[in-house]
Amino acid sequence: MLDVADHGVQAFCFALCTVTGAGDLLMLVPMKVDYGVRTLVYLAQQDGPEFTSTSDIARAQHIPEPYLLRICSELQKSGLIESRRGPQGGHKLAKSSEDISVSDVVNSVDYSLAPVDCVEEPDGCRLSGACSQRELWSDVETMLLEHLSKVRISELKDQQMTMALAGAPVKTNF
Amino acid sequence: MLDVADHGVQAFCFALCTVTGAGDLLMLVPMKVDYGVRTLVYLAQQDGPEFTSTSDIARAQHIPEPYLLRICSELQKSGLIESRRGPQGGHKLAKSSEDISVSDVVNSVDYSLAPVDCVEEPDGCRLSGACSQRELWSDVETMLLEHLSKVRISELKDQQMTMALAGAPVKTNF
DNA sequence: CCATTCCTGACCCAAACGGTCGACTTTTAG
DNA sequence: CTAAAAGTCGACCGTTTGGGTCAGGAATGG
Repeated sequence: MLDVADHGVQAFCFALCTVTGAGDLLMLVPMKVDYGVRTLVYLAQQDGPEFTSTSDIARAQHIPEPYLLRICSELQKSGLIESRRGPQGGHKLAKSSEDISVSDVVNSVDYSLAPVDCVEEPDGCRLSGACSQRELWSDVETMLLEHLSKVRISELKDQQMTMALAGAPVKTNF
Repeated sequence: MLDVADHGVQAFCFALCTVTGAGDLLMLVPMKVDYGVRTLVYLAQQDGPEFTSTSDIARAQHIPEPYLLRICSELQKSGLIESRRGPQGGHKLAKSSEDISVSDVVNSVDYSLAPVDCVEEPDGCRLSGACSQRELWSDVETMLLEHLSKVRISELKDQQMTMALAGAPVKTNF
């Protein structure tokens, strides 16, 4: 009952961090980050020195392949994975899964978007005294980054493997 | 030099939490939240029992008035402010500024958006084993909410007033 | 030289956010 | 009682952008 038919559904499944009963949205994690992390975790599970093709990853993780292609490209550009073209080509981790944190993925995949930012550019928000908030939000953000930089891909991998053992069997036949 | 001419510029001034040099976006605070917080802080500064009109707030905080109108409505519905119509009408805090936290504003103003959420609805993301991330993100979120619920409007008010004293004088003439 | 597989840039679409408008109610001053 | 001030509410609009696609190009292995 866990097999996926269409990818359309997936599009609705943002890794949306909602909580507090009422269903209030607080922070949403872009799909890119979600896909990126999943890709890395999957690669971490493939322990051999072989390359894993995009289509392989896409199939296993139910990520739209052309999209994954581009994400992999970004992961590679920031040195998280290593890629090779041609037959038997694909991707593999560029370093140990213990040396990759979730914040690395965020930084790699969710690249700059803000031409204007009130945090770094104080003149950006030219409000009389509303700057007390700038400190607030910048605090929040550092806290977040700090936390994410402590979560390693290897951790997620381990967690996932134990979950896979205990939880819903996926395509095991024994 | 701190006076504002057009509100158009304001639209670009998301309270965008960017950091880490490279300018990576991690979490963006919607304008609504920003406006909401600023409104409450402003109301907190008006200590009298009088009501403050929307146009007053809008002018002081450089918030587009019709938009503020709607935000105030939301703040009122969630019991953060009290509103009265008619001449001499307006808004005022419904409770002490010490009893209002930033997370209250987030909850009030940034209302439900997610018909589907991977955090509460485990079946939402029907991936084989990717659920290890659900825990990660849900952790992050609780941490965030916890932090925000500790920041009180009164705090921001105090901070802002001291900033106003020390920093750029706004329309003081002495 | 050919098949495979990644890379890259251009492109598309729907949703959501920021913002606006106008009709309607309530309230209070006079 | 009446008019004006002010909030309420629903519908609407335009731009941005995030998720996703496509096609052509460049490596690489056989």
